[in-house]
Amino acid sequence: MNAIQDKRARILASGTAVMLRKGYNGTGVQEITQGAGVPKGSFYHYFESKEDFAIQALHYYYTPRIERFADALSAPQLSPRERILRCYRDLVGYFANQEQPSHQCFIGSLCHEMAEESQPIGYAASAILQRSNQVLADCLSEAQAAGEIAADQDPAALAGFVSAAWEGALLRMKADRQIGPLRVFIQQLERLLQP
Amino acid sequence: MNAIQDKRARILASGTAVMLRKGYNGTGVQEITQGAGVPKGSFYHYFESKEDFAIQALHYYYTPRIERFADALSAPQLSPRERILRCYRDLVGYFANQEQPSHQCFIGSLCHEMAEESQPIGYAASAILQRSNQVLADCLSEAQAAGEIAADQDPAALAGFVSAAWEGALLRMKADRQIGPLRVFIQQLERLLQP
DNA sequence: CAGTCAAAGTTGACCGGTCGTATAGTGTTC
DNA sequence: GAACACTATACGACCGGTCAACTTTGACTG
Repeated sequence: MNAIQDKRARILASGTAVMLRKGYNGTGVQEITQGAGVPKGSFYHYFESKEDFAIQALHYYYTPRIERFADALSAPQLSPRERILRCYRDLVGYFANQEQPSHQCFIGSLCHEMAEESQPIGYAASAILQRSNQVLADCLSEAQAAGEIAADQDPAALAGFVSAAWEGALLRMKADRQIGPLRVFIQQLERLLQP
Repeated sequence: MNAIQDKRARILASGTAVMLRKGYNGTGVQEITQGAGVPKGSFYHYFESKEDFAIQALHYYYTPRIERFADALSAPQLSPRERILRCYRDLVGYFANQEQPSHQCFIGSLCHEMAEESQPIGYAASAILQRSNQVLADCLSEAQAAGEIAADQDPAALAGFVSAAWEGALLRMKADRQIGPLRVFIQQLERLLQP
């Protein structure tokens, strides 16, 4: 049916939004279902537990994002290097247009809070990060083949470093409440992606 | 008196340790005082609230660490570049010696969870990050004067980028439960700190 | 078809526990 | 006996999770 998918999706959407702001432990099941406009009992019909919900939410949130990321990194009009830079510049632009720089990294906050306490959540997060990493690494590999970045760089390692630096920049933005750290990231990324 | 400082410190030590593992919202006041071996009622004698405690804990945890960081970065035997690299290599070594790579970044998890919800905590975290950044920036400045890194780099920006990348690497280590990301960080740091 | 009814889906009242916090009281010191 | 540092106890709110009872469904029946 459509209805059951709809309710499930509503719970996922509402819950993801709240957890994004308040973290895992700061978010109650009641608050999630209230925001979704469904009875509390339904939550445990669609999800085994709050932990299970978090894992589903991770996939719900990141699957389309990684897809878009992969698309943007395979656009053929630009060189691989330019595609990567444009991706991150667009992201920075998105945050720059918010009056209050917020709405930070879902996976980052979930990892910090739960990766240690809950192995299943840690696994799920790790898998998503790895997928995202792979997408970036592929593009870096292409850039390398095109002679746009140093030949002695390991694309996978470089991808991991760039992702980590981006995560860190987002965190810093959240603390400082300004996008300065993101601009610094772009500036250093341009430098990093050079022959 | 010594006793009051002692109890306060015990609460800070216990609470910091627990919050490091379980996050802010995942840690109860009861658990903190229990771990410190003091009655629960005492907590609110020494701290205004849980939020206030978190801010004090931030200072308690990072003041000595930043001091040690600054010391290590001003050791005169090594060149500035080598001092920075040694610092991070030592940190990686510390994590490598743990059987279970954990015990991650206190400020990182606190920021992710609370910087948005609680402005006071966000301010405190931001201030500490800035202090730590300044220490690194000073050393980078010195390295630049010695011709060890590119002359057109802005030391403060580079310091911010390096710290952010380190934060991100720690997060990634937590998710993956292995120190690979830290090794990648070192490798890229060596590359970054070049003329 | 209309009627039936067991299975499947859905839900709100409720559980034991823990949360952060307030405060009345204890014991101590001058 | 006033002023103080300290703490036992209690509070209402909310937590994640359970479950008996309700509603809906659809295959089967006569």
